Amino acid sequence: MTSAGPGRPRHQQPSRPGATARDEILDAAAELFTTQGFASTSTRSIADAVGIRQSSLYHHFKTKDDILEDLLEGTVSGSLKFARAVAALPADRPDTESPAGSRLHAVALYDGTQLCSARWNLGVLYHLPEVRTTRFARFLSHRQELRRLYGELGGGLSATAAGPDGGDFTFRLVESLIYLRADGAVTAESALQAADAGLILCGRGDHLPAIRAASQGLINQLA
Amino acid sequence: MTSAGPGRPRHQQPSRPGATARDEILDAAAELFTTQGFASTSTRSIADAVGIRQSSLYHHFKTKDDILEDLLEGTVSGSLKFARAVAALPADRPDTESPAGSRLHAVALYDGTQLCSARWNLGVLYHLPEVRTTRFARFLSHRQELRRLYGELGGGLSATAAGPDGGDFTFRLVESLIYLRADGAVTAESALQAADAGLILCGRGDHLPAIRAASQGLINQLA
DNA sequence: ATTATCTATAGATCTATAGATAATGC
DNA sequence: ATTATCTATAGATCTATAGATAATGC
Repeated sequence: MTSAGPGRPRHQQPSRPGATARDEILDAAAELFTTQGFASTSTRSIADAVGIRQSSLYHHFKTKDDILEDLLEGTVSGSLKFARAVAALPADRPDTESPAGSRLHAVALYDGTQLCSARWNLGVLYHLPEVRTTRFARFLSHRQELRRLYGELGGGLSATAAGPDGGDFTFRLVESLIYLRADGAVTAESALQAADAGLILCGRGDHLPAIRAASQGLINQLA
Repeated sequence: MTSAGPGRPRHQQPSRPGATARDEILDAAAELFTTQGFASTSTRSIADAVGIRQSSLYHHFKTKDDILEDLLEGTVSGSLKFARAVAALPADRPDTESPAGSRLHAVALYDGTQLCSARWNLGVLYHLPEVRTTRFARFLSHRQELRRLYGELGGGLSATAAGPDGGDFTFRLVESLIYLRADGAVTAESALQAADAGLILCGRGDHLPAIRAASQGLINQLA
């Protein structure tokens, strides 16, 4: 699986998925960060898990923070790309039947499914105090943009404008899948249930079947 | 404020709230854990923030983990006590008008208000991988019991039993206040909005004004 | 020449314990 | 005698860098 490449051979053979040594490091770090914590995971333990020497990590990453940044970015980039594509769709043509809320539902379902099914539950690291620093500004701003898109897609859905922000509630419900997963309570329906709940809070509960169908259509078309 | 007690005088004067040195240590640790992270906060920096020597911490706490456990327990004990009291109330007498869902709303509002207004946002530490260990089993089981009580109070509220578990969604929405707060987005209405949203997901949105009133009554009576 | 590994290590921590010291209360 | 602090330190880390070594590709 691993392309050997030049350089001295390793002490041990790789046992990680990933085409490159860099990918193996990311996978090992993801496992350790999510199970032991970021600050509690030493660069030595990452290297041990990969089967290389501790100092060899620094050929692939400048610092330990850089490893975390790569992992965090990977958890948001796919959903952000999808949400941008959905938000950029032209207004529905009159002949297409896309009930209001389908776009928000599609983003929530796509994002939630990714949070539930990614190889490691890296979302548990989102709110680490260490991550809330300028060092991770890029990741934070991408996640912020995703949240803003939820709000935009949920905007003006409910007839009763006085209520809470349905788009943001949907974002929060989808994010809570991270912690459902950490508790081992995610099922095959969890992401769909979170997306549905978000739409109910947007006042669109009466149209859920049609919204679900259109949402799945958007995912099939754009993902 | 601080009772001096016996022992050699401190190098510096205390500047922390708290009647005892132990309380000052807890307050300083809470600030540092929530702003720098648990593993990233050294016992030395806690001691510095209190104005004592690093080793003096160990007179009050056996280990650094013990400090965290005390703090975590403090974030859940109040809400758990309130939820137990609400759940233990006798069934409504016929002459009292307590709309279904009022008890769940009261627990959500009480718990959410505490999460939003506690001096430090310690909830961000709930899902640390380090906390998900037997070392913190006591805290985890208390939080689990609180979650179970949400589920119990939300049970059978919705007429359409096929939907998702409204009680657990309410728990998740209230928990999401932690992250709203971490993003600096909590307002005076946030906790009430989360409780309301939970009740909407329980299918009780049509009765919110009456539920809100009864919920506040329960809080006034039991808190 | 470039790439990827290695050995070795600098320099800075970190947690927790041992035992001295000073103040109070009995 | 008890309590709360202190000084000093053991012993175990930890991150990152310097520079050697081996393999490949030009």
